[in-house]
Amino acid sequence: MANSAFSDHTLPSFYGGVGGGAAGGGGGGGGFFDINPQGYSSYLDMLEYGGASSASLFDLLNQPPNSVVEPPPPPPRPRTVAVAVAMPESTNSEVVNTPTTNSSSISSSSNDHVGNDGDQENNNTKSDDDDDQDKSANKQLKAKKKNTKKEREPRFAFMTKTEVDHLDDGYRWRKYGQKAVKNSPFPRSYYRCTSASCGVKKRVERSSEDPSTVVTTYEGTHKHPCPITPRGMSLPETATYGSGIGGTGIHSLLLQPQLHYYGQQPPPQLPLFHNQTNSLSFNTSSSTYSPNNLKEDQSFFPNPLESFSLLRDHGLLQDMVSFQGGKEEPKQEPSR
DNA sequence: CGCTTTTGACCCGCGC
DNA sequence: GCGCGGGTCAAAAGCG
Repeated sequence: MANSAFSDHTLPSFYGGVGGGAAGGGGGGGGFFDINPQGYSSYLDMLEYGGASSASLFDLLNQPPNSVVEPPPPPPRPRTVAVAVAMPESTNSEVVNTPTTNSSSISSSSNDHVGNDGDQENNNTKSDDDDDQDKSANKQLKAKKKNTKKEREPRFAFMTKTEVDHLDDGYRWRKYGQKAVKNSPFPRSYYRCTSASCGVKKRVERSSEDPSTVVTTYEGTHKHPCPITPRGMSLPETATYGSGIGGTGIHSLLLQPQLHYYGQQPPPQLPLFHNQTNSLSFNTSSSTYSPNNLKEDQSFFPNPLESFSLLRDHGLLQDMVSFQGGKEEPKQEPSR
């Protein structure tokens, strides 16, 4: 694997970390994308988010557009930083998280051919009549799971610097569990998409190392439109339809307006942003990139994995390596 | 009343 | 086999 991919054509917020970390080239840790490789010289400006009682990614993203003309002054450390990365890999490795020296990073992992709605959907194939069978079927399914445990939903984790745990990503979630996390004072919450046909889940936990960081892990792909538009703002259909990082609202996040990229030259193709029809801009020292500049393909990537496959095909993320199998433990070691 | 959250119990996989 | 930890279930409580 080459180590050059992140020099010129680099996906903005994913710049840096992976090649160096996962490939072992940079002394970073491994696996996570470093959003601010060098003191915020390059980052997705996700804006500040103050301590509201409920957070919304849309809130974060609906701030008035920043100037896209000036390169970033050494920006103050944003209180909310979210990054998302999709990482199609042929293994069922889980997210690995070895944060590097910087503030925010993210990783993800997935199977290569995950059925879209693995277990949940399979569960629905049971006969619809009696409850007895229901329960026994449940057990059978669980037993079945044993054999099929490898087929997991694609997972996407991202870290958010925020003071609130559960960011509103536009989808509706029902909490179905909460567990204490080992070596962490913060519990992990389990959510499931409330849409009947949708088995997408997400886990939310606060980093024990950095309590200001919330790690959200999405699992699965939404098969339905995003039920909520941000504050009445109408999004491009494709921006929220069955897509996104992990088919989740993260994509919405990335597609929201007022995302500005400061830093190096943005990649020639930014699949993840292609549908950004609002004011997504990439600000470099010499030019501003806008969706118009970027548009060469109006099609949407139904799955972020495809987006990343494409990126990789184009050499943009070729240095991405599979995250080592293991649990997605955003923390290295308990430090408190 | 319907939906969501809480929470203890349960199941399962994994390491020892 | 056992214990542990992660993940899920499901009844009860809470809320609008």
